[in-house]
Amino acid sequence: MNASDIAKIAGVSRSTVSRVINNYGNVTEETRQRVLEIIKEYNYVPHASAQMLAGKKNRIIGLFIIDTKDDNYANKMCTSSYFSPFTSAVIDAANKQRYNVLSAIVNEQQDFNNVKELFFNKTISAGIFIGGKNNEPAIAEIIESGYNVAVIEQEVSSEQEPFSKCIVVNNDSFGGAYEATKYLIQLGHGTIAHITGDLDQFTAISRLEGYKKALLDGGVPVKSNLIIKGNYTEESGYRAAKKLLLKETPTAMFVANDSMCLGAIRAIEELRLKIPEDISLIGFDDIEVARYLQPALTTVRIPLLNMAFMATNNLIKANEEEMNFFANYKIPVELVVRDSCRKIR
Amino acid sequence: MNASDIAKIAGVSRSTVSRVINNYGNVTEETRQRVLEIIKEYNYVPHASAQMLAGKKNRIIGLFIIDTKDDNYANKMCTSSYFSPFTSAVIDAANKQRYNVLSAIVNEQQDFNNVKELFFNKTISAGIFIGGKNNEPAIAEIIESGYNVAVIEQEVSSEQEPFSKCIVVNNDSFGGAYEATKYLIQLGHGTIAHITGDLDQFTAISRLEGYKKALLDGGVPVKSNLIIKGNYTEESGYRAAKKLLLKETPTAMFVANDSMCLGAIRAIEELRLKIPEDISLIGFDDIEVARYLQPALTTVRIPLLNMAFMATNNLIKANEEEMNFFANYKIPVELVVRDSCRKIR
DNA sequence: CTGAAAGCGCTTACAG
DNA sequence: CTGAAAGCGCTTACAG
Repeated sequence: MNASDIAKIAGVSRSTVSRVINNYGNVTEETRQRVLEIIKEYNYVPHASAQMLAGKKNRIIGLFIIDTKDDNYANKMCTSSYFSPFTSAVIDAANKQRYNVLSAIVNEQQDFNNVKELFFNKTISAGIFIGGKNNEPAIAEIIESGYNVAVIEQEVSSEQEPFSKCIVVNNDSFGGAYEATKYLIQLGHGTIAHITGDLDQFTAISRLEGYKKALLDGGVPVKSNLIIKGNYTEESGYRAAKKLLLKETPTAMFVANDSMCLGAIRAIEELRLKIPEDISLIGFDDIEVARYLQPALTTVRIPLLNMAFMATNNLIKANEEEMNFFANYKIPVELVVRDSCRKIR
Repeated sequence: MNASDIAKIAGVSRSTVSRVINNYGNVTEETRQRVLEIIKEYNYVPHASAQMLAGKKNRIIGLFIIDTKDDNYANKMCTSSYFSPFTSAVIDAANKQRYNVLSAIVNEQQDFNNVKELFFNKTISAGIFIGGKNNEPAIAEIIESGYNVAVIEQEVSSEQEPFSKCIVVNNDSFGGAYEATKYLIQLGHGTIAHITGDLDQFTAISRLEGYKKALLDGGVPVKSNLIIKGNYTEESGYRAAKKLLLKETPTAMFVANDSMCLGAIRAIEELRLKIPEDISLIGFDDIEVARYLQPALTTVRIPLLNMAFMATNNLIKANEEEMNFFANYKIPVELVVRDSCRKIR
């Protein structure tokens, strides 16, 4: 059953069938109704590939979760409570505009080949990237080829070709880290350690900077032996905390994300330390488990849903208008005070 | 840049270009190499829609998460720690076979229209449905139209047209519920309540049956006032537990999933009861937070990753071989004993 | 308002 | 082993 069949049955030309399907004005109401009825009766649905080939815009966007960690988990994304709400929010926002989303996970550099192919072979017309490093060449290549792209949590400026044509949505990592650290200082802490995220990533750098700035502003000296590198995974949080606490005795710890907090908590427990009595702990993200921990974790909430909506809606808009505009959003974050930090002195 | 351009540059016909792209045998090694080089040089990628239209199979499968609850959450799936690992496992399995996955969320009945369109307009060639009710008419219609479908956690038998042509993957809900309840009985509990899942769903019915059977086999009477209906959401777990505990005093509770446990725990705490001292609690699923709860939740682990692999791989196989076969897998589950149940007497 | 025709970019018999 | 041609199912100027 194709357009010709419908045309024949309705006694019109394929052109007319096409017109009613695309809701064009130049068809008499009468023939429009007749054609519509027959379409319904025969359950006819136009072939998407044929439509695309003949010039219709495609309504599929890609969502690419970049998770290239070294740690050896069987299945990476599933360990990440972080990406999941973002994904569903993107799907939600897209579906509302009659778009669909095709998602893929990039674990290794070579997975970018699949991603590029999806753009170049026109399966998708636009894409969102989350979690990548700045200036990823594969992404640059895609933008250069003229496709609409939104990147989440990457540092990109409008002067930076080809990223001057892309939508970027970030949370205020610097501000969040600043608030978190300031909160700790206000609680009376003078020895505040920091476990960083993957320092190849913009967010990790910003959080480190926010931490340092708050210390400076609060008159607390920045000590490099209190700053330990992690890479955002739970395991790295465990190792970093272990390493740190074997040598130093901070009264508080600002950890660059909640997943690493989970690992840090394990380390803290193994060392027979108590939260918050012996050490105050503050995270970043506010993943689902944070509120269920004992004590409930104080953390910085990222409005992931907002970010997903901003990215998706802007991307679709760019796609509809067939233009590549630059837009840079910094979404505010929020300190969520729970029970993992105590006042000292 | 299209196949004709490449052909011209390489001094061959479009047919030949097509042959090398599709890796057919009948091309001299020499011309194959030449064409391949030019393809690479000009960064040519065949247009997917054109390929499909001309007869190539498409390599996109759909993943549809059916979450039609009445509860009013802004964003449903993101509340569900259950679907997320499944999703990423499907993507993983698909990508390994060079397939991509397009996912959508079905919150209302009318969302099935979008799903049907994706099949009928050939955007996808096969699809996985998770979380739906038995005999969903929209799914039946899709199968009837000849598309490959896998359903997860639905009760479907090979005698049931049109589901006799679909792949079904279930966990052993009955067995898991039986084990959980038996475990409670062995611990000495004689008054064991049950909060059911959404009884429109196969899993909820099976878990209820498993619970009853274990009671019967254990010589513990089944009392209807100890069985309260929930619908798998956290909120329903809260309400059900509250309602139950205001009237009855069970020493243990088997809850049909972990999300409802979260709600039940809130209710239990509000009533100033202690887990496991006053009441033992056992869940189902083993979602990520389960192990972080205080006390850590004893629950029945569902091998979601295995299920995702089974469904995806079978579906792709069916799609490649262009046949609709019936397959019914029941994946075993595993009781994970943690700290939320105590021995009595 | 409507139809005939060209064209989108491929693949695949068919013929050689 | 290779090419010319038909065809996949649409949309969209173009002409009327």
